[in-house]
Amino acid sequence: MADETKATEEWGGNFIHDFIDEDIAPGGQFEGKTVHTRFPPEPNGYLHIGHAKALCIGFGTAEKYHGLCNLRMDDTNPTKEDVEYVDAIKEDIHWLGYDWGDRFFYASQYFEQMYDYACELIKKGLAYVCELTADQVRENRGDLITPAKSPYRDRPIEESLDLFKRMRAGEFSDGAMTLRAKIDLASGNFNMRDPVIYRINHISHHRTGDKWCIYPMYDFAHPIEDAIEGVTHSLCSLEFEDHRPLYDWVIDNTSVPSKPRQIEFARLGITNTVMSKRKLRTLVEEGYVDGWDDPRMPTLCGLRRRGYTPHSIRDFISRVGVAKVNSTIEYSLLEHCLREDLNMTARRTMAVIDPIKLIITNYPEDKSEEVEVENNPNRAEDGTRKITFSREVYIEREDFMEEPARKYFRLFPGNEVRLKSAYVVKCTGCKKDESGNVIEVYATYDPETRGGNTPDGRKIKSTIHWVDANNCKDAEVRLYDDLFTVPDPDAGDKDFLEYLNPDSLKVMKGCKVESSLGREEVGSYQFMRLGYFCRDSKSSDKLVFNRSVSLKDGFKKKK
RNA sequence: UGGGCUAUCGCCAAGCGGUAAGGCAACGGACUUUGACUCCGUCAUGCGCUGGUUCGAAUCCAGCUAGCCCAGCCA
Repeated sequence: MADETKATEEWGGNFIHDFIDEDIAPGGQFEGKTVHTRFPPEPNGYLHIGHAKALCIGFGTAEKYHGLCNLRMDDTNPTKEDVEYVDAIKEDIHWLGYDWGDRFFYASQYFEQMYDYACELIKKGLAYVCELTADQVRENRGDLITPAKSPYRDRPIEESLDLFKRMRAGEFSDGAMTLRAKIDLASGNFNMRDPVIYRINHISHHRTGDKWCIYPMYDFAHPIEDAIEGVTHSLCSLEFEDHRPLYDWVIDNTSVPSKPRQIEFARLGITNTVMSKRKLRTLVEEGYVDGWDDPRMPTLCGLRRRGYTPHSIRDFISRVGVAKVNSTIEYSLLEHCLREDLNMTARRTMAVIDPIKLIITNYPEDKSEEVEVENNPNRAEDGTRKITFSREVYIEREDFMEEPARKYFRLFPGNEVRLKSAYVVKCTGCKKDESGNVIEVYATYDPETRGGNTPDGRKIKSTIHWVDANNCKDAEVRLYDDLFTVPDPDAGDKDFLEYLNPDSLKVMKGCKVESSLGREEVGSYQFMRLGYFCRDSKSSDKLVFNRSVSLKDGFKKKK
């Protein structure tokens, strides 16, 4: 699988690659250097499809330029992070088919160096210890036209240095003071109004334990991490555009070993779902879904459990493109990518989700015969298999209508249909219960049409799937729909939970599947005419299938 | 109100002064033992608006308008 996904997706050029082309061209900033990127998740949640875009840009760019891409856990804030996420993140990245080689890092492994760079800033008069509380900092930040203030700005260098050392030593309580970069209190860019670069936080870090009680802020730490690792291009999302001046400031004012270039791109949005970590967490913690890997979740583990393939996701990302416009991609594009992938690879089988019995009244009661079915009509090399046929088969309830709707050409009294690869049958009627529900359908078969062929050349408009009632397995099938009923659940006036789709999960019990489908099955299948399915990875005790995506349905459209 | 960014078809997106690629969606039609797939065809005299420069502008200039991001000791 990994090998298959290694295939390089087509990366049409994008503006980032244009910049890189300039940078590595003669006279460029990185002439003669290896292009080096990084993917820096904070280990405080699971990766979702939005991260897949950043992943593909980071690793994909490195691949394109025969460069390198590091994986780095951006763990500078211990209050939010946990080791639990580290392994899950690695697994998801490997699943997508990317590899960071031996370049797996933690931001926290650079804490000592960061501390030294901070001291360097203090010594240069470019940072100072500020004793304003968080509230006071806020009050003194000024506004759009008034500059910020800090009474500690001109604290002597020696004093700041001493205080900073004592901050590290644990002499002060959380929030008592911070280290601030001395930049420009009047800047129109608030990130430059003497940003806090170190805060005190007496809390155990998942990697460094209690060694530190001061932690660097993202804006100070990130450029240093990049520079230490020799990253040439630090690719991130648009909201960090305002931070770039600060990123460059840190690089320019410390003696870091290299000068990376930050380039920002638009995040990925998808219709009918939410992407923020906070909202996804709410869905999980308040039980609206079955966990981070619920098949309706946009998380990579959710998509995986749903049956999405790594290739389909990478294809999706490459089709979406890279630009700087905020965009929301329609879910249908993702579905298209999955269908296209699975259409070529998925073995065809037959399953009936909402079964009703079809009795072939002129077929001998004790008889059973084998018919041959192709495994994938689009790939003859996948061969065929034999399945049994007998007097009673299950068909889909909706494949029979006592009184056919307009343009309905499946089973209705007097009409002929073909049972896939078996026989042509003619509907003769049905049986109903007291309430008028159809409980059995009757038909006669034409013995001349074995295999579904019509020696007389007559056209059979419809071919339907079926399962031998005397030789099949029971299964549960889960059908999914959009998690939210509106394209943008974040946009309305109401809380996003108000837009949850109550019908996003339909559990179908009592389904009948071809006997060849066992519990050992892995991978994706096409249940003919129903869609692509995979076994649910969380249900090992019974046969449970998740519908990954339905097939397109031209009939529904006509209705 | 200060700073930053963006605006090309319903959704994405190429385009980089020479007369609007492509994908998804949609809609026709052909084919079909999956109403799938595949295949053909349709889908921007138009590039946020208004002026200007030019033989020629989506591309250059000016002025508007709209949307997104920023005042965490989050990342």
